Amino acid sequence: MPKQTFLNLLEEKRQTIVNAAVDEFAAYGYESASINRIVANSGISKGSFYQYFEDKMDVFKYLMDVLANEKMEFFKEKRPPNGNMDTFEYFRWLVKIGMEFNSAYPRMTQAVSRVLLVEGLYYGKDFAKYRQMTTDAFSAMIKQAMKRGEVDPSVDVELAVMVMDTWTNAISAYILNEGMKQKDIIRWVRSAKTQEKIDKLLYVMEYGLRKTESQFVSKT
Amino acid sequence: MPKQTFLNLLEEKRQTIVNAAVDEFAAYGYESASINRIVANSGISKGSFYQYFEDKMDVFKYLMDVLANEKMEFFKEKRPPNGNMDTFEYFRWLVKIGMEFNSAYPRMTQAVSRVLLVEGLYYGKDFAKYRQMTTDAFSAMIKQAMKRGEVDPSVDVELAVMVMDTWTNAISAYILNEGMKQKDIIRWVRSAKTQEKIDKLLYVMEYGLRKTESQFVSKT
DNA sequence: GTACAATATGACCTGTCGGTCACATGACCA
DNA sequence: TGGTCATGTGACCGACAGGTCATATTGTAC
Repeated sequence: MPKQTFLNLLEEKRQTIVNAAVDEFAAYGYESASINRIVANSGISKGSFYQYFEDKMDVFKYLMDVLANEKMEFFKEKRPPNGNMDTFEYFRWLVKIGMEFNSAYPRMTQAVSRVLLVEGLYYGKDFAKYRQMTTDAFSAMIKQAMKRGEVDPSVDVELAVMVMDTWTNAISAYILNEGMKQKDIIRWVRSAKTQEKIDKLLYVMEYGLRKTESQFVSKT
Repeated sequence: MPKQTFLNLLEEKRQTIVNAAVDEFAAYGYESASINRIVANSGISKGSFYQYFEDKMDVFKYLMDVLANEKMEFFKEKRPPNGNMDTFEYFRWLVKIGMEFNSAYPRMTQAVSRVLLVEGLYYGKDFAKYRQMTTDAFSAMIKQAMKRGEVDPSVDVELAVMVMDTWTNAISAYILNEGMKQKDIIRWVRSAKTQEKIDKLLYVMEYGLRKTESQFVSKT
């Protein structure tokens, strides 16, 4: 948690610092991110930085919290079109709104996801909490889909969660990488072409998940 | 390329150095790997290290080349069971042999794949050549599968390659992470349970890829 | 033996890191 | 005005990085 001193700061100054930190982590990842550069780019002294944050991990966790909050707000605003969706339909909706979010906050998404997906594997304990949130949600979704008869009940839940997790991360990384090359990333994400690409990727997963085990297990 | 001095070394000494380097990159990734630790763990002086290699990147590229060669040898030895396989059957065979290889050389695989998949995204140009080899192979496979009528010809090749790439990397990471926890990794990989898990993961992809577009595109 | 080249060594270079601390500045209150 | 307390500062700390280089050791040929 940042110290009180940081929270007392004027909104504008806080934003400047957060922006500099986001840029730094997005560009260098956690290990190689430099506090010297962050303070230089945000125009504060190093002493001040350590009056605001405990240490490097403290800033980074703060960024993760900011991102998590903004993301939740974002999803709250965009309620799903209707309440009685197929689980996979709901999943597709989730992913697409997620991509909208990513393109609205591309650098922040990049900063956090880079560290979480990549270095996160090796900083396990520090980030486990954040990754757990996602996998829990996926696990609940798969179980619900089974109850509804949309997925074969013999499906290995842990495995399905891994598939969903891998898939969303891959799509997210793809959209972010390609999107960063575009002039107007939001426009690009919303374009029919990009949406179709996302759909196709999701259908590969969906079609594979819906029937896989019951169809193929016997073949082995 | 390592310098001649390194190649003149006794096999045993060379191995000691390579092992220390592999352990270092596997444990810390490229950026954070320390040459000081490598020389300490291999019992040579720092001066010697720089008589053997140009710089840090030089050792790492050497490791990648060693791995690539060993992998090719490994695949050559294990020719596929019969010549007239379905493309997906062949793909499954490839992946399984790949997992055998990974479990035979776990630390080296970990060292290289960690850097290639993770930091590789940000060191683009340095590693592009190694990643390209894989994507080219996948691209050829998909095109062949189309010719044979195993995949709908309307499938987006680039997208299918991305799917195959993501999938093999995800499976590989999963197997390696889980496998490292086992006492006997080779035995664990060969066990029926693990093989079944690999099969299921591959079937998700295969089933999704075989029919996806023709089935779903119209729905959009 | 001696001469000469190949190899080995570790102290040392410059640079950067995350983090600390004695001190300066400024705001508010008596 | 002087006192006090929150905020701001940057020189400085020890650790470690990748890389260099003068010197010492070793191997070989005569």
